[in-house]
Amino acid sequence: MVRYEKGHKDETRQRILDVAARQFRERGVSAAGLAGIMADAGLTNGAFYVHFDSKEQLVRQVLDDALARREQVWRKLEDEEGGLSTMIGDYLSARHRDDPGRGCPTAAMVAEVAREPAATRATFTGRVKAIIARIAARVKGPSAEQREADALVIYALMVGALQLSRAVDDIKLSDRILQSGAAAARRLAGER
Amino acid sequence: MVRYEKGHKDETRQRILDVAARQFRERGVSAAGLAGIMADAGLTNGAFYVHFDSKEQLVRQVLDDALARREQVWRKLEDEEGGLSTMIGDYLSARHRDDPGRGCPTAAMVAEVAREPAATRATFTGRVKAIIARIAARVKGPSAEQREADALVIYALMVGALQLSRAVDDIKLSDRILQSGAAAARRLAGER
DNA sequence: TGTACATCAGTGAACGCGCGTTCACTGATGTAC
DNA sequence: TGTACATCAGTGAACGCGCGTTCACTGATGTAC
Repeated sequence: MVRYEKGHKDETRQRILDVAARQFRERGVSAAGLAGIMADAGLTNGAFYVHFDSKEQLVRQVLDDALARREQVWRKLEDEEGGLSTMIGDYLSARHRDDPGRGCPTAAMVAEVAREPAATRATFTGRVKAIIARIAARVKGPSAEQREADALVIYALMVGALQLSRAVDDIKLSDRILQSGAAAARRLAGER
Repeated sequence: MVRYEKGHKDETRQRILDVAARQFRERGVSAAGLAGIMADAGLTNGAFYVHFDSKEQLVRQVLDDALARREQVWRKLEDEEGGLSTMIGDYLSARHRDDPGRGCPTAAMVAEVAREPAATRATFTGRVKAIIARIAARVKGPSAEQREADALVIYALMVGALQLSRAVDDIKLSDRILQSGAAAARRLAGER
C-alpha cells in the first residue's frame, strides 16, 4: 500500500470513530458490526485492529470523543444571552429527534452503556459530569447543590423526552413530548 | 412427548414471554438470543416457533404484555392517598435501578423500540399512552391539556433519570440523580 | 547517485461461534370404530 | 373393551449468515550505505 503523509493514521482513526459514532447511535452498539463500520470508513475489516484493540475499546473511545464534542457545543452557548434556553430548544427539536446519527450519544446509547464494562461506564460518567456542570453553571438557584440538582433533572428530562419522542408512532404525541419537555426544562432552568 | 392438560400451551407461551421480558431488559433486545431465552424457559430452540412467528413478533408481545402489567400496578395506586408520589418514589428507587430485569420496559428498551418496525412502535405507543393517562389522572392542573403535558414530562423525566442512574459509575451521583428526579417529579405532579 | 532493506497502514481470507429460522421426527394422549 | 389412528407441543440437528478477531501478506515509502 501507499506510504502515507504524516498524520494520515490519526485521520483514518478519526474517520473510523466518526463512522462508528454514527452507526452506534443509528443502529445501536450491539447491532452495529465492525465490518460495516470499516466498509463505511472505506477500509477492510482487518485494518480495524491497527487502530483499536477491540470493539469494547472502540465503544469507549466513541463515547469519549462524541461526548467531548457535545460539551464543546454547549460551551459556546455559555456566554450568550439565553444560551441555556437555546440549547434546550435545539436538544428537544424535531431536527434532533429525526437525526439520531448526529445527535446526543447519551440519548442513543445510555441503556447500552449501563451494560458495558466498568472502564466504559467510567469514561461515560466523566463526560456526563462535565456536561452536567455546564448546565449547572447556567441554571438559576440559591446554592451550588440546588443548581447541580436542577441540572441533573434538566439533563435526565431532555434525554428521556428525546428518546420517547423517537419511539412513539404518533407524530402529534411526539411533538407534544418535545414541546412539553422543553417548556418544563426552561422552567427548571430559570425559576425556583 | 407428554400430551398436556388444557391451558398448558398458554402457560408455556407466558413463560417464554416472562423470560424474554427479563432478558430483553437485562441484556437488551438485540443482545438477547432466542436459544438462550428458550433454554431459560426450559425448552429447546425449535419450540419457539410453535408459539411465535419471529423474534420481532416476540418483542412486540413482550412490550404489550410487560407494559400492560406496569399499567395494572399503577392502576392500583390510583385510589390511594398520595398514590402518585408513592409511584414516583418506587420508580426512582435504588431497588428499581438495581433490578432492570423486572423493572420498567420503557426505561430498558425505549431506544431499541425507536429502531423497531412500525407494528412494534404502534403497540408501544398504545401502552405508553395508557400509562400517561394514568399519570395525568393523578396530576393537579388547570386543564386536561396541562395535565397531559405534566404527565408526559413526569414520565420522560422518570425514564431518563432511571437510565442515567443505571449508566453512571459513581454511586453517589447515581443516588443524587434518583433523589433530584423524584423531588422534581413530585413538584411537577403537585403544584404549578 | 544507486541499491538493499526496514517500516507499517492496509488487504482479504479464514477462524470458531452464535444468530434466527426450518424441518423431519417423537410420543403421550384423545377419539373413532 | 380393545385397537388403530390423528393430534400437536416439543426435540434437536441443520441451514446460511454475520459476528469479532487473527494473520500471512502487500507494496509504497524513507533510510542506510
